[in-house]
Amino acid sequence: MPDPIDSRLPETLRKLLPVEVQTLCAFSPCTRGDVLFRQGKKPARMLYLTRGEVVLQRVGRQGESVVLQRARRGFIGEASLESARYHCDAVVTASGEVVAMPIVSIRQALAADSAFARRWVSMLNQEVKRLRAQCERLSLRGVKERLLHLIETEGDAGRLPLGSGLKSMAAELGVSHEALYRAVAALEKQGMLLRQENHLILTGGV
Amino acid sequence: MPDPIDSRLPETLRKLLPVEVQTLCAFSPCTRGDVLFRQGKKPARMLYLTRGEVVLQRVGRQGESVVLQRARRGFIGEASLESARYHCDAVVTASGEVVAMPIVSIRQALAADSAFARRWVSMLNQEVKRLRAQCERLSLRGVKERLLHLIETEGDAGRLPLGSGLKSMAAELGVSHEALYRAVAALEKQGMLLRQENHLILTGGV
DNA sequence: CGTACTTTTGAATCGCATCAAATCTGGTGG
DNA sequence: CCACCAGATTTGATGCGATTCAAAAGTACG
Repeated sequence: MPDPIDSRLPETLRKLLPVEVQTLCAFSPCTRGDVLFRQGKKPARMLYLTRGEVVLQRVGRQGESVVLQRARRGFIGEASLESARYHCDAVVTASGEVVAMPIVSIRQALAADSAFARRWVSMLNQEVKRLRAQCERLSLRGVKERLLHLIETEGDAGRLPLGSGLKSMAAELGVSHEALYRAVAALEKQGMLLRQENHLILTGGV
Repeated sequence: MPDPIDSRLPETLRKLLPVEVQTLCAFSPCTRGDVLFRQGKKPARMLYLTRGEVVLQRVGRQGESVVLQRARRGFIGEASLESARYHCDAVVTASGEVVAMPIVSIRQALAADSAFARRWVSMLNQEVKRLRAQCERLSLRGVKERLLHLIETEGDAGRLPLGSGLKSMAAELGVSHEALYRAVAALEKQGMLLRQENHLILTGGV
């Protein structure tokens, strides 16, 4: 008898993954500072973040770390499905939990289960869209515009959860944290923004 | 008897697409200024650029156009596979040629042909990687760093074709064209960069 | 040959990075 | 419980680099 499917498995994975992969899912907690994988390492397991916050980053040649993505939920480094090596680091910035599953089993399932392949394509399409939006955001001039764009595109009806504080968000926006703090303060003074319970809330404003 | 496969079909598509989709490919020239599709329109055909240059852009609320991507070869807006609407405009910036195929046939092929689905996933993975690289690039401070990063990641052994000039590249890098011209000039003076035959060439340099 | 565009250079201005320092916060161990 | 520490938050001052506006020169194309 195969392993029973863990009842903690999030809805998304339940709908996405075929049963035989679901039974292979393993849960593990992750704490702030953990490194889920490192650039150059060989991927063995596909990771899905259910709680907490993870940052994908790469170190430039001057040793500065560039944030590629900040994830609060979803697959971490989906491209590792076919990559021989990770091309960035994954660092936990807020404690939470990850689901791990063998990459091999996903590859097999993609080949054998066409409905699953279709769902996987759909997931990748969403990822492409999100990344295009992030590129658009990073092309904007001015911290305020980037922040508003972030809340509009990633938020839910103008509400954006803050994860592990504004500082990590600043890195994702490609600005210094000081600049972001000032932008938030200015927008609050303008009445366009509200800070409540670890959320940024967009108000109609002036 | 089905249509014969057009001999102009590029190698990439020949390897990617199943034969029944290849026979449905239609070629059409595109000239500078053409709009391949517009934000909000319903996607009917999947487009693949073989020659020329196309820019995917979205207009901000102040009417400024933000470049999401600049393509010289490859699918234009793959995400339209599942989208009800395009979420950006596609404008031709350098005359060339596009291959068009019905989206419906691709969807059908994805469902019926698991090997094709696997290749499609592979293509999307590459796209995700490229977009992550672009995000990384846009996070870099300074025009020079962004330019060097572009040549390193998108170029071929330090050689990057210039498509339709530096101006469109400036938009992709998220900087003003003046700043890019100055950066190129400075890097040339430093001996790190060379301009030849519509190419930017990275030299070991000082 | 004229038109439209890119390329190039100059000058003024502004926003953000950077450095610095003070305050606040949550969490730890005594 | 309190002292303490590491990190986040906040505010200030300064300088650099990019944007912006402007204008001239080069270039492709009909």
